[in-house]
Amino acid sequence: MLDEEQKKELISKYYVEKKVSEREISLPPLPKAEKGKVVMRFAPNPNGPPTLGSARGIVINGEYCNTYDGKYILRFDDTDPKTKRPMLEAYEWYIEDVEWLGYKPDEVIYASKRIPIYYDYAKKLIEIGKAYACFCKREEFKNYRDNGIPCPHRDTEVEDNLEVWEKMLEGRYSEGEVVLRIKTEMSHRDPAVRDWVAFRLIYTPHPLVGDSYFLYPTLDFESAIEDRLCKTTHILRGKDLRDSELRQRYIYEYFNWEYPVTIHWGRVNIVEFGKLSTSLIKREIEAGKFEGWDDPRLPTVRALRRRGIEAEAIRKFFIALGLSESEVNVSMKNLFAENRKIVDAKANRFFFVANPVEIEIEGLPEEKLVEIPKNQNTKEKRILKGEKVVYITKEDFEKFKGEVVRLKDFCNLILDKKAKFLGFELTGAKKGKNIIHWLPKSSALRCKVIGERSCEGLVEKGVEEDLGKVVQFERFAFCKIEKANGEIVAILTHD
RNA sequence: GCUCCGGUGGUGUAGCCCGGUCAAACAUCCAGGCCUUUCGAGCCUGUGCCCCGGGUUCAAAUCCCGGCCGGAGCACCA
Repeated sequence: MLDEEQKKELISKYYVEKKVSEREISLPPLPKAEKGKVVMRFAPNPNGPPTLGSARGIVINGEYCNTYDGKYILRFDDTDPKTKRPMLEAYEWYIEDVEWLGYKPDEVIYASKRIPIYYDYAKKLIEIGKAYACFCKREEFKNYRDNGIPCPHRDTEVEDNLEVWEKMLEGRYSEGEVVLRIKTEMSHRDPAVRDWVAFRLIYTPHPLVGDSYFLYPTLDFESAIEDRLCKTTHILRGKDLRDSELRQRYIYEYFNWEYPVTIHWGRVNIVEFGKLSTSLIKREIEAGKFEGWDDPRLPTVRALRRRGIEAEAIRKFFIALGLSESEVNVSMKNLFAENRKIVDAKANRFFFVANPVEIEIEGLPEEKLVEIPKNQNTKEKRILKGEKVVYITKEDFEKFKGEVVRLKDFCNLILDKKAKFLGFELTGAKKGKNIIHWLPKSSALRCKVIGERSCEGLVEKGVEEDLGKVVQFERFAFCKIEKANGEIVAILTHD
């Protein structure tokens, strides 16, 4: 008897604990992480501005750094001036967006400015016989690799390799003629890791360091060395770099270094954008399909900011996604839902009438000033003049023509171009969803909404005071007021 | 083809390591209801899930084997 009761007691206790822990959505503990000793990095190639995809890396690494009082490094892996050419402006954009998202990098590193450091390590590897110069053509090498056969250059003497290396540094070879490879095992079960390329010649000037260098490390090499130099303790990145770890571990083994803890998350596919890569966006901007990198229809961080998405929403969105290794299809609706929670509480309400239709209220006994709630936090009100000639949306006009509708907070009428006034009282008009928004003719500003759902119409006077803020256009959507000199320009944030 | 990873309601996540109050939780979406703080908002209600087949076990979402499906890597890209 007593046992049973004790059991029940324990169970109820257990339940409570479970619910509490589930209520707060947070990241799982980081393996082997010690408070104050964590060093993490976010390492993009700035070949465009940060996108929603980059934001995941920024947020996850940043969040862990915050919880463990860690060091947060922003490192530009910009070692290919040709194929993945960095964009000069994008360096600044990354710093800006990382900060906007709420993280302050403790250090910013530019790989392209530290190339000689990588040369030193390359030389050491050659000296211990773990790297060699390879003159194979790509196809030739691929053939050797796929069949697990060492290429003819693999067993070149150290001295000869060093000599070639010196000549590479002097630029005595042409692009594609020779590369430096890291020795792994030609019989490695995964062909992807077999004797990978660590350095190659690229004579295209670099956007940041010009023609200071022409012998560039590959990402795998640069990143391996940098993570060691920065004392990185945890590497958190996308699954696409999974093999990178396998390759880099060889270097760590040769130098007898300890490899950081790594976690790889799965690919994120935003259903609304599909396969919108940075390079594709670039092409479409050039083709005039988008205005620029901050076009509100784009999934770049700057575009989201411009359209009124808050950093907090982006943070919560990615924290909720977590570290799952499965590839996911998420909708922007999830991000919008987070944003809505934040913005809904503070956004001022206004009437925006899209595609206005002018109607005249026949039999209106008097003009009337009506008070309408403006803000749920401050309990502020706005005042509209209920007058004879008003605007309503074309959509409502067509839907309710001939029927009884109520102009919100104003009056009831039978809707038509010449509408028949019925009364001011709310009662008697409340049949289903026939309460619509409206605007007095005497005080309506022209307003253009741009973004996903662009349209033109009229808006209440008073919105101009909310320049730069997100407001809610009632029965329409949340919008950010971008311009307010003359015609109002609002960007659609989300529903 | 080779290598690796994954598969929990429509979508995403938690649970899986250490089998048992898990006829499975949270969020979003969808449907319906309420509301002149409107709505595509908010509040309330509802539909809906452990990929399949075997095995181990008193007991499997959880462990094992096989299959199926999805993804990533296999670049002198990052």
